[in-house]
Amino acid sequence: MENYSYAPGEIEPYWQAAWQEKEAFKIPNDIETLKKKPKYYVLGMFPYTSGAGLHIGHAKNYVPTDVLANFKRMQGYHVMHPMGWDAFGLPTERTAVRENEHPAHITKRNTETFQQQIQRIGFSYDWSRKIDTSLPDYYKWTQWIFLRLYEKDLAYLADVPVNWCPALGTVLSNEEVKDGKYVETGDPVERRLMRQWMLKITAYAERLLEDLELLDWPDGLKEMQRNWIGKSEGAEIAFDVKDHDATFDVFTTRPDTLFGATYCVLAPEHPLVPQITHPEAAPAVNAYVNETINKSDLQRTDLATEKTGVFTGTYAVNPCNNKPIPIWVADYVLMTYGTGAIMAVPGHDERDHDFATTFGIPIVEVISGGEKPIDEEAYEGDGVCVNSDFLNGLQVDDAKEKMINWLENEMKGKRQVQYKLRDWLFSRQRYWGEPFPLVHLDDGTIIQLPDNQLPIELPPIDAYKPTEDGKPPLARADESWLKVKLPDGTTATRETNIMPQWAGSCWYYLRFLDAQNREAPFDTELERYWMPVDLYMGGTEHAVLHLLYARFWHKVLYDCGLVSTKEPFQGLLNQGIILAESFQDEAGKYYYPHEVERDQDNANAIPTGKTLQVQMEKMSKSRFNVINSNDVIDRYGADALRLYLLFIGPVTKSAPWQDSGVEGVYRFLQRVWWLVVDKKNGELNGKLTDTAGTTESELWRELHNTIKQVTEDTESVDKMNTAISQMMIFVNTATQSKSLPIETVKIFLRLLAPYAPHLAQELWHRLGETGFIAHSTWPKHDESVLESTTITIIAQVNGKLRSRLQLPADATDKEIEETALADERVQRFIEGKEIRKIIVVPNRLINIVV
RNA sequence: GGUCGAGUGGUGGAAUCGGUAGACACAAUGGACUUAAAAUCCAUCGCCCAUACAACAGGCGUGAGGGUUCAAGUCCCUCCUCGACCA
Repeated sequence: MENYSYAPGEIEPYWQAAWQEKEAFKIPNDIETLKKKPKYYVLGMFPYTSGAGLHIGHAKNYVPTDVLANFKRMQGYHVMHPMGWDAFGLPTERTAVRENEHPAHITKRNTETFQQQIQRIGFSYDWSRKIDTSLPDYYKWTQWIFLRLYEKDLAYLADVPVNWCPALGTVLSNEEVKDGKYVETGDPVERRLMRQWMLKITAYAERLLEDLELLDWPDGLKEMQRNWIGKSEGAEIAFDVKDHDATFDVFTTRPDTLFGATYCVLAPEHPLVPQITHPEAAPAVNAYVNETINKSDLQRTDLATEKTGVFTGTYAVNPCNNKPIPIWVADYVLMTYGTGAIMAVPGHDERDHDFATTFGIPIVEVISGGEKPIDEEAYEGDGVCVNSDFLNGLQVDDAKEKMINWLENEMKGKRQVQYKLRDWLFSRQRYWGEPFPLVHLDDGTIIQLPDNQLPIELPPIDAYKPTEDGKPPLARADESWLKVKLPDGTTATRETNIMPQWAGSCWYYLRFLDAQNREAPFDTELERYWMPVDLYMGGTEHAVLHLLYARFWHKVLYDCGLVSTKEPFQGLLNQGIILAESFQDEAGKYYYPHEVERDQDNANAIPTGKTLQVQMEKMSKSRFNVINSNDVIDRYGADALRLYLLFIGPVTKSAPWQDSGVEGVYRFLQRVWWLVVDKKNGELNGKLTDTAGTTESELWRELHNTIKQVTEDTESVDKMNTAISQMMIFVNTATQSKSLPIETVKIFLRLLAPYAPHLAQELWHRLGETGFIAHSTWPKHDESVLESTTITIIAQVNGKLRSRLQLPADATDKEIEETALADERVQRFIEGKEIRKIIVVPNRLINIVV
């Protein structure tokens, strides 16, 4: 017997080919055409195209954005919904070294795999806008934008302590280093002073902070950005050094505690240290400085570690009372934060208290209110000033103001705002990234190359590692690349650092708007039409850095008059991550599921019988628990994969992958199929009728209820899981219905189309429609259909549910009351008792208090 | 250590302007269909009462304890656990 079941393996490739052939999702680039409709820009963070290919976690990001894109398109918007590849980066370079191939080949192979996998999921991307950040067509404009930053003095060279990884021969950013090791390979990392390109993101700190107000982002995420920027307000205070002609500034958020400052600390790198150290203390100080220089900031400032330091033998003068206080050198003060020097108030700062206790420095209470004696514990809270001369009796906030005013009058200090945000270390000693469009003259002058010489393409080199004398890989390039003849005849040498991986992703959302433009990074009119991005979706791992860097570049472009919005991403959501079971033995080694034997309570490794720990963890290649999207599609089809990734829970929540859950949505799709297709002959289901949808009034009402809920839930993005629940309820009702008006089914298919585009399209076609369902309009519900003539009122006695009452919808409070009191079940509980109060909630319930 | 978020059946999760807790699924169990299996369909599915069975009625129940309220998963306080970020 023929089998006419739902066969995603046949219909999905068919319609994907049809969409591609007819360019169903091509977005017009003509501004006049665009202006006829409103716009919606929905963007999923583009993937870094590693060799591992696409896994379910990526899909969890891209499915909701695609559903939203389909939904908005049906609602009559021009929808910008593009995809591309973040293709420069170290992992590709390492693969290239390992396989002895050019990184461009590895990149091409990886991006082709990604595209093939993504296309199988049936997303409605406009592929003509595809971006690859490692192609000269694209990075030409990354270089071009860098020159705009350079022209605005936002790029500069500096000798900075960097994380140098000897094994990789490169500098790493702070976030790539944890516990002195490179997070991806575990290679040790050391501190080293190097000449590096920096971007002056600190110049934008205040705007990056303030403009968060303009954004519809989750509060938690805004808070993370605020913390990262780390604004603090206080004072900069000048301390004279006793018996030296020297002064140093400290930054403090607590000028109110100046009278309690009993010592000062200079960071080991502070330039004043060698100058002011007393000759007798010099050997100890030198030894200490040399010892701390290799520690990371985290090691130095960790509260848990014991404080270390040495006395310089020299004193500073406390400006408010002219008392001499000792100057120490200690590594818990960082040169990179504030001025590299602090005034220490052990009475009211925990770290200073630890330090003072360790070294026997006096502790003075200047704010009262602490629970324990000041010798035992620092008091950092609010209170009243004591032992503080002209501040005595003032509250902390008033005392701060008064002290700052006093310092300013006495010319001993000033009001100051400080940010934790550091300038952005913007160069890497690698190969696979954007070359800088800059050249160096022999005398050290740096010259920017003119725009018309862009792109500066990557030269071929013999090995992707630094030169023997420690120069970046690009220094291996041939003289013909390395040396540049300037118009005036002089020869210059190219910059051999490259830009970090973040660079390309700082502006890709703009290139999508006009990806083929050869004259400019993008057309300004198109930019004005499309920007800002209405919804940007990606993982929390990018909550701080990528978003901060991209916002920074965007603001620079705004200042250059190149973009029209202050902020790039108006709306933003972080999708939850997909978890999966992973198996680990005591040594920490991971096992693939097929290497594991399981019963209810235990898991054992098949070859050795070792007991394994079973845990739910983020899906990742290194944990051996990745599920490949292609495998799921082979078994259940793309529509089931899409639906399951949404049905698993709210979009923003993390959830564990369960194969059986996919079966559930697959069964649902099968039931949808049987609504239209006859099981016996594959023709149209005999229950389908040409009658008006209203003939099946119960079904018609459920349909309108479904339209309403699916519309609301889809709009919210986060609640797409309950949109699917409601569609399941509708299909259950429709399956049981004796007849099925075609009108009703078609309306339902339009609701389903953004979620399961292939199935919806196939059934749409079978019902005689010739166009794409993706191009049809989104249904609207009729509120009057939902209005019911009877309602169910809950009857409670003392807040406990006792009965359900069927009443006309227009029943008055009095009628409800009478019905409830007459109800047999209610009576059982009020019999013989005094009724003290009756509460009626319209359309919902009645509560009788006895 | 700090800040923020979250704890609901065997599982994923529904329900928060305070008003029917457990929608929709998964798993499980029983049944129908089948030579058999798969698929499909039907039924049951928080705990107690309930160790003859079933139904009805009833009691309890949203991490723990307390509070506000006619009414608390939802609001307030204390605590516990987990997660994210920061240090």
